[in-house]
Amino acid sequence: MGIDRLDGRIIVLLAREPRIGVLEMSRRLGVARGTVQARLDRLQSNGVIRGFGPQVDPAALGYPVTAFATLQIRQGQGADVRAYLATVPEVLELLTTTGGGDMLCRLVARSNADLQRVIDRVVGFDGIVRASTAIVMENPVPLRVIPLVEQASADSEGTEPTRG
Amino acid sequence: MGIDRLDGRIIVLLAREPRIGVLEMSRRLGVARGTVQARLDRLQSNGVIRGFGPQVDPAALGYPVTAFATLQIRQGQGADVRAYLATVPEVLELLTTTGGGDMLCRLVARSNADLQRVIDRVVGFDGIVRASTAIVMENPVPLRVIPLVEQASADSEGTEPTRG
DNA sequence: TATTCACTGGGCAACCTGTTCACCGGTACG
DNA sequence: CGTACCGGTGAACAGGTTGCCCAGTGAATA
Repeated sequence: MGIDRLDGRIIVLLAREPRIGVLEMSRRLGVARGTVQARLDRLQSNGVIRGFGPQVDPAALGYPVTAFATLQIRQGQGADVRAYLATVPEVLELLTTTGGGDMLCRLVARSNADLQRVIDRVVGFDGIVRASTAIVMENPVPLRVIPLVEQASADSEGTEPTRG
Repeated sequence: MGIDRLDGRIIVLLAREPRIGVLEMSRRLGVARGTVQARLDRLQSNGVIRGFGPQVDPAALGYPVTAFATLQIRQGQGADVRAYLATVPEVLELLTTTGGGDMLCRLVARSNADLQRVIDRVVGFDGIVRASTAIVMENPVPLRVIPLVEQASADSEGTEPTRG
């Protein structure tokens, strides 16, 4: 597991210019097209690259308000809560965290007022004991992976076990 | 602002089969190729679709541990903290939230032990007064937007101002 | 009524993709 | 030491797709 420098360069290049083709990549990276193709296939079957789905901005969709809700779950109701929250479109992400049946829930809403509706819908569910919400104001570092990719690919030098 | 049913179907189709081309999309959706092309251009310049970058899985990169750190910032040090955290590769996301100089910080690490190193590196910065960390165990709902897209495109019916 | 706009259907050249092939060099192993 | 394996290279091929242009239609607008 891990990626080498070429893998890293492929990912970074792809992140910078997503519409680029395999052929153009091979030109920029100075390797054969087949190599890039093989690397890409490997990265995808490895699960390193999950896919190339469109990155949609909820704000542009009319949901400019983001919030995080910390949920306290009633004993044994975890599965029910998960299943319920998965049906709420405004729930963009749900994570279970350490600390006694807690969940962290990423929400969006059309406005601060609308957030109330969303929260009611979320915490109105039976298995949820208590909820505390924090509204997101700024997003100084939007979700990113590139720096991590660069570090991971740099780290792997010399560590890479001959890729066999 | 907002998207109609066709926009929604384009995004969903694109999310389901990212490698699909404009021509094949037009066939599936039963519209002319030019229409799909125009819609896509519009969605991108609107900012609804930010891009098509590769979705990289930190776990497959060797960073299977995710955590959220809530940071309390010393008055007036916000900008410094932001700038510093932006330089740490393991910081995948940084958000400022309501509640007196608080930030929420998404971290990854190579292991639970390695998480200690990352946290030290994060909270070691001068402007950070206090930090509390929650380790992510499960991810029942991975970051998603599709349900929201479907709702937004359904909502817009009748509301859509003739797209002019 | 004239204009504007989105969509349609067609056509064109240029390009890229997917795939296959032979060949090369390094590594692992018998 | 020789062989097999693997990843990379460079080339070739047909087929499909892209980007772009155009004229025409219908509906909503001024």
